[in-house]
Amino acid sequence: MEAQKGEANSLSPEALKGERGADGRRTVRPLEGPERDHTRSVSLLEQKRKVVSSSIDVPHVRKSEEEVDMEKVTAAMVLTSLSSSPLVRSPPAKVSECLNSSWKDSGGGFTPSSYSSSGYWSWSGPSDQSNPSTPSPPLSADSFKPFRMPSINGPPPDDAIDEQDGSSLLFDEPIPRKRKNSMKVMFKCLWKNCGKVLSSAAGIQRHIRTVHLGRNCDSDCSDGEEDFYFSEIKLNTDSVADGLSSLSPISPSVLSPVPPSNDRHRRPPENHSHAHSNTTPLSRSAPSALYLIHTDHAYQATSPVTIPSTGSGPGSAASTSFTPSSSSNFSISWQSPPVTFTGTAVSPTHSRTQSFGEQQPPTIAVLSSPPRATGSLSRKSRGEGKKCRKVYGMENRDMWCTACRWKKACQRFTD
DNA sequence: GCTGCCGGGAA
DNA sequence: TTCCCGGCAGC
Repeated sequence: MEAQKGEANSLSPEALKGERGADGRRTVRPLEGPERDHTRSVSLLEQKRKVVSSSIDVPHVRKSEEEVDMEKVTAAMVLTSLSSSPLVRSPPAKVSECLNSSWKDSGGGFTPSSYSSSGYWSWSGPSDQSNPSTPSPPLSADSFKPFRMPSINGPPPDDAIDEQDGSSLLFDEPIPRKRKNSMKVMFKCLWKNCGKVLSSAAGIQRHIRTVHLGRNCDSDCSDGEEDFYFSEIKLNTDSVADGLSSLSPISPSVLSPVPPSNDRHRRPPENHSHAHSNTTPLSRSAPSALYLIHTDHAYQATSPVTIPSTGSGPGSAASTSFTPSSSSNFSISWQSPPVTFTGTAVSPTHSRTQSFGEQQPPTIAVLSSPPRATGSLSRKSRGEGKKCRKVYGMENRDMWCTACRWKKACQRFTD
């Protein structure tokens, strides 16, 4: 059987054409071996033949032994052509070619019009492909089904299995159907203090447009700006509850600390690298005020979290790094144009879709602004007045205040 | 280079 | 807690 298969598989269109007679009809190669056992196929063909006998020159009025044999041969002929033609017609490697050309190219040797419509299209049953003259691309996947050799000897292949295997085998691309049902895509508003999560992009866009951008018009008047204010979240619904609950405390203020209404060019995605989807136990439990992180600094945090808990000056920088929650397995895709980073990203933060389930917590670099002091988040500006050191000099160090002696901020001559 | 002082280690 | 110092950053 394998040999037969191989032979059938190895048939090239040219080879098949070569089998055709001068009248364009295929000549018959006598059946041998297992093909003769295709009783089911033969009976089907015999039924079919009554309908389409005009296309096959087989005398079957009288039922002499010779004619019965002839019928068998004829049936086998058709069967042979059936068995081989689709393999030639659509070897896996040529699927796209077939899709692009065969369906359209009715002049080819294997278009339904030039081929007996008896066997090929009815092989898998009347409900399968009944109209060969109007093939459609999706047909290709199904049309391959009848020609899978196991279906000849054995029972008809299970459709589900067949279709899945066949399509995935023949079309080397993901099949939407095969997507895990547990994956759910949500859309999360990144607007400050919002964090609304909607299940549809249109919904989140509308939400952003109306609530945050203050536009009441329809989506057709949108310039697409709202796209930058939400993120796509792929949730594993196995842990949706967990994922959402862990997401909700993540204030979007992290992502969009400044309402962008006055600055159309300021966009949350600018903060991708450090913000999206990276959470930390602290960030979950910390008050939302802590999320008001100024992003005009370039503090590359290497420790888990160093968010100052007390207010620092307006110009002070906050530093943070986030460790993602590992309890839920989800990924976030940013609806944003690429952002150029000017530093070293410690983690793969700019892939459009970042998923992290088991992976180690990445440390995130915030590098979207000119570098400033590291670790000087609350460092005082240098005192302008004279200090003990200046006043007393190094030789009178014992006269210094304790702080000065300890190289701390002078307590005697405070500014 | 000097100075202020933060962060952190040692006692 | 006290003391000390490395090291950073402003000047």
